[in-house]
Amino acid sequence: MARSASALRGQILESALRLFAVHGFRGTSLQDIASDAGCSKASLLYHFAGKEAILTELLTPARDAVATLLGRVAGLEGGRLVEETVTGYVDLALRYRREIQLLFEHIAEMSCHEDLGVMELADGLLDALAGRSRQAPARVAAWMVLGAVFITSASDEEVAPDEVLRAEMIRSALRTLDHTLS
Amino acid sequence: MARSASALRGQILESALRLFAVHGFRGTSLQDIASDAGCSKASLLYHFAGKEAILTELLTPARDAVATLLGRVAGLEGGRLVEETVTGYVDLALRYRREIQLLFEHIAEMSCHEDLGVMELADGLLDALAGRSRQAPARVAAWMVLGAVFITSASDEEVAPDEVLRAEMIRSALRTLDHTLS
DNA sequence: GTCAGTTCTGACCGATCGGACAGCTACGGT
DNA sequence: ACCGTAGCTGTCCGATCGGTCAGAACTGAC
Repeated sequence: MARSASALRGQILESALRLFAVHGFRGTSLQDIASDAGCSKASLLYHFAGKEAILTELLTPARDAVATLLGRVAGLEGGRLVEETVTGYVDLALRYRREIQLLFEHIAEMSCHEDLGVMELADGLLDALAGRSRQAPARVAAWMVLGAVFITSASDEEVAPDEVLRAEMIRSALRTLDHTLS
Repeated sequence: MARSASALRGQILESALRLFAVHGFRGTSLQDIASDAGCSKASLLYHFAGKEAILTELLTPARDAVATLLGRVAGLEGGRLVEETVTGYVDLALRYRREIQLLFEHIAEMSCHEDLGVMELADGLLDALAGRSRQAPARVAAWMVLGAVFITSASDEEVAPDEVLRAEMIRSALRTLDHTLS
């Protein structure tokens, strides 16, 4: 039976996001997604141009959110820049846990593949976390915060409730960057 | 021509390690490895029981090194415990860059798959980094250091020479853990 | 030279992958 | 009642995957 509008579309995206996050992009077949979403594989390819299109649609909101964050901190500098970037990044990482997990995995899998500026966004985030500094210590610490927040928010083990996790991640990240909340 | 002893074996392992690190385990086919190593796919399966066996043999040294590190810091506590664990982990991460990269990716891909205590080793590392503490702040910071060192050492971008990278990673990690070198 | 044993390979296999396509069903406009 | 269109599916396809196997090619001992 034909469901109303794109009810199935949302279900497909949800199933794909969950399965991609658990088994990875390559480790999840279109049949897996179809079975989970309760439809046929052919239905997937009616709603989406292909497997890559599903991935793109899943990653777009998170990517746009990061781009928005970068735009918001573009005019800042010094302490405010670092604080806003860290809190913004932690918030995004927690809100888009699985999407960011996917994004990093996707970078590892398809390194040479162009992804509409994913690497540029990571570079921008790195720059802001480093407080626009080009010095090695700041750059290394920024890299570490980038990975730390990612891994911690993506880990499914419940080390702490989200509010506690958020607060501690922000505090730890600022310590890593040798910066204390003003 | 039949090469002496296991000359080809080493070449296969080297090719597999490099390709796995770039394209991932699932993203690398046996044919890819064979072509890179300059032999036939059937040769791979003469030297190794299967694709999984290659991965296992690649990961074993790094896994054993982590186990050795955990044994070395097992008797320590307090400041010494954290310092030794951090420096040891950073050293291992830099020495086994690609292997640890693989290990994390492997965890993400085959989460439910038993891997001879990989999760136990990660837990042990986490425990030591947290200074055996069970408090949320210490646990979160330990998670962040775990991910930070991994991402930073696995990133192929040369943010800094290895010696500088090592020193800065250790200093930043200790800051993250709210701990300064005594 | 002969022969046993190791190393290596081409050809092949079943399974699974992403995707294409014709056609079925339900529904809203006329 | 008719029909166009959107939603959906069964079926098929070529490509590629990991893995098997019989046998060629080479090596060292005798």
